[in-house]
Amino acid sequence: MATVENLERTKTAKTRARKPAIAEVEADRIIEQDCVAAMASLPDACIDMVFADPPYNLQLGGDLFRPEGSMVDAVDDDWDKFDTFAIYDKFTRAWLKEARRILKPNGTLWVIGSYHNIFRVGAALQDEGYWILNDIVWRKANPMPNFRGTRFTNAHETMIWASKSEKAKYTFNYKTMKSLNDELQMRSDWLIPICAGQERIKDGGKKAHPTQKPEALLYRVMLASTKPGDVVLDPFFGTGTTGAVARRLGRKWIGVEREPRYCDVARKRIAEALPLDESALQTMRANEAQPKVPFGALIETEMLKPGAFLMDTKRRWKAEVRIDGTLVCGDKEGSIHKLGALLQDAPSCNGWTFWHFESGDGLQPIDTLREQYRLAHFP
Amino acid sequence: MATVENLERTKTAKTRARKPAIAEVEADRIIEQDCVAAMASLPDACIDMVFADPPYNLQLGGDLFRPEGSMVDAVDDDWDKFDTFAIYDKFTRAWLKEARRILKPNGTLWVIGSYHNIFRVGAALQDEGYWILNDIVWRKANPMPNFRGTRFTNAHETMIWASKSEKAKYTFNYKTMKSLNDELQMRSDWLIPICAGQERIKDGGKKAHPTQKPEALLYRVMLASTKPGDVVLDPFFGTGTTGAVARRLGRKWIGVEREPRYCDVARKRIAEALPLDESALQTMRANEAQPKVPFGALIETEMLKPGAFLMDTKRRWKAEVRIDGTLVCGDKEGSIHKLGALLQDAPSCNGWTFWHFESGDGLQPIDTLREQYRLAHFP
DNA sequence: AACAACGGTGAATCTGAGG
DNA sequence: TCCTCAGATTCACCGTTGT
Repeated sequence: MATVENLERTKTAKTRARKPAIAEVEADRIIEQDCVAAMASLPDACIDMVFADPPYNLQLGGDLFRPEGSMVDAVDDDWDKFDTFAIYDKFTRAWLKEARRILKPNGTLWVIGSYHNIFRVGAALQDEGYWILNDIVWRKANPMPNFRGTRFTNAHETMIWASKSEKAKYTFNYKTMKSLNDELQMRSDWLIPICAGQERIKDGGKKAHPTQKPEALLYRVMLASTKPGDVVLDPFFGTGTTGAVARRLGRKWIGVEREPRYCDVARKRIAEALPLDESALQTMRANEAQPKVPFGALIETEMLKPGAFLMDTKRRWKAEVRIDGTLVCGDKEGSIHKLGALLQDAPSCNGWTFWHFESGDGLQPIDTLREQYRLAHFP
Repeated sequence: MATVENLERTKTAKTRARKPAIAEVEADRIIEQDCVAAMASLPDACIDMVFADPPYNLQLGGDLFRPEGSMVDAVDDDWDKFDTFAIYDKFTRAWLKEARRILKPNGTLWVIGSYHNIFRVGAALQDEGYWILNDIVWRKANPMPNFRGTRFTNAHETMIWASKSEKAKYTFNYKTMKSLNDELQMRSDWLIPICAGQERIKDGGKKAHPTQKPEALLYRVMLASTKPGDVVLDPFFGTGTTGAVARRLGRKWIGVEREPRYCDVARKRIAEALPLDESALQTMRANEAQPKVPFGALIETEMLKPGAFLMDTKRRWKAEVRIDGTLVCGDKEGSIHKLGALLQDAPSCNGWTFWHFESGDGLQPIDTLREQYRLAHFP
């Protein structure tokens, strides 16, 4: 079926075969302008990688207070407000289209978002002709809890990594990623702390930008998908995390940012960005701590069945396992640790070694099940 | 006797009588039909939760995506990915629309997918009026490696959890989830092993279904978002994981599946899944609503005497108890909650945990008195 | 100097019953 | 529909202050 799009693609490919339409562009600068207009001012095919952190279109209700009474400092900036999904979609398609035009044929795009916007962005970029390579989950080591106990703690954000088209020969530094991950393939879920402490840029004592991303995240993104000397463009530059990391890693950068006060902060920050030292790279190794196995996981996987009975070594107490991972013994109930402490009238108790299950060889501590779980699932 | 429970039941019944929008439906059965047609045969508002694992492999059988009988030719060279997306979207909107119709007003929907389809599904469900509650990342403990080393190891899938509308009062068993996760809030990233070994259903030595989901995943989904006796519908039933887990957890189920050979496997499997005992199905008492005790009841029963003094933990404030159950501190007065908020200059305050009384063992929160009152009066 | 205790905070679509 | 009020609700990390 020879659609207009097909014809266009064929023609573009042929043109490129004759002369690679890759343009040079002035880099290491901030364009203080609206993101679509700024990208429109750049030539075709001049960018190696785009990293975009667009507005999430959060739709927050009233104020939210923590249990102890303090108020949560929410994102209420005007730049995050859109009246309808249709308007947000239009905005999204506009910047994705421009970004695709200025990307080199083998360039790639990264977008980060939350459930509020990422599905719309993902669908839009597929529609625009991008080819998704991976979706990456940024697991936050220290997310904000859900204070009202109404949902699951929102503990991650999603990034989409896409090439300009299906057949593109994009850059992926496989070995670099593998060595960064203790010689195991880098997975699609990354555990990285949120941006806080010294790294968080302050302006008059308050955070300079409500959604500053951690540099570790950009390090991994750039190390994975660009080469030294590549030009990285960030159409929602904010306080310039992308620029700072690009400079450290020897990549060129272009930032697009509308707000003058963010631009000022970014310029100062990037000027201060020191060349990369090895120790910084070491600390961002992807080594994760020994994975924690909650007692509930043994029940979900049926290593222990709800209704089973657990005992202490001397069979003094006998407790029944319930579906939610709590134990019940007479009129007392609680987690494996809590109930163990309660029954012994002790201040605390390690339930993993206190509770045992009946096996062919007599009583065995449930810790052996945790060990089995780890062996089976974390080779 | 008009207990709190009785009153509650009466009121619910009244509400239902006025708004009879909730229908009964025959459950614990497989409907051997196309998913949209099967759902169309069910009445409005009869389902408490939908779990859907829709197909996304666009290369296998283009005839999978025939929303309303519109014929689609098999995949061939003329196939264009824009057409493919359009057809997939149409299919997605069709089943999402039917699912929303048969969901009860406070029902919820779960969809699982990968980057191939989840963005389209997410955008479509937002467009259909669903309200996203969380996106949940299923982190695979043992994913398949990326053999060619061209991308990140695809180590997760994404689930979207959505209510029927923004204002819906959906079910979320917060305490159960917290228990299951060693007394920490359950996060949006779940580490669960893929379905393998004994659990993986074989048919003639080969796996019976290409995308069989682990029971542990469904276990957590159902435990989090349904109550015992709820009706769960799975429009892409496959080998019936949803049915097996529903039966085990005391939920009713309806499976929709077109392929007779999957239906046979599912029926056999579900028949073998034994329902858990009532005692094992219990969760922590904290999950249940406790009978309300007005502060004045403690004074009436002389558990606290008028004229007694209450303090916060740090003894910063000292308030006197009056006969009507109000407190007074200097020129400020009010209920235990109101005065606590007033003194702290906070928007709200839980007086039961804020105020303490002097006892032999130091300060104790008045909540312990409420606990005693409940034990004495609500056996 | 070392460690404990305490306070602040992060992209959040964050209550429910009753009048 | 809006208002009021009872009362349920938080994890990890960082920096500062106190012992």
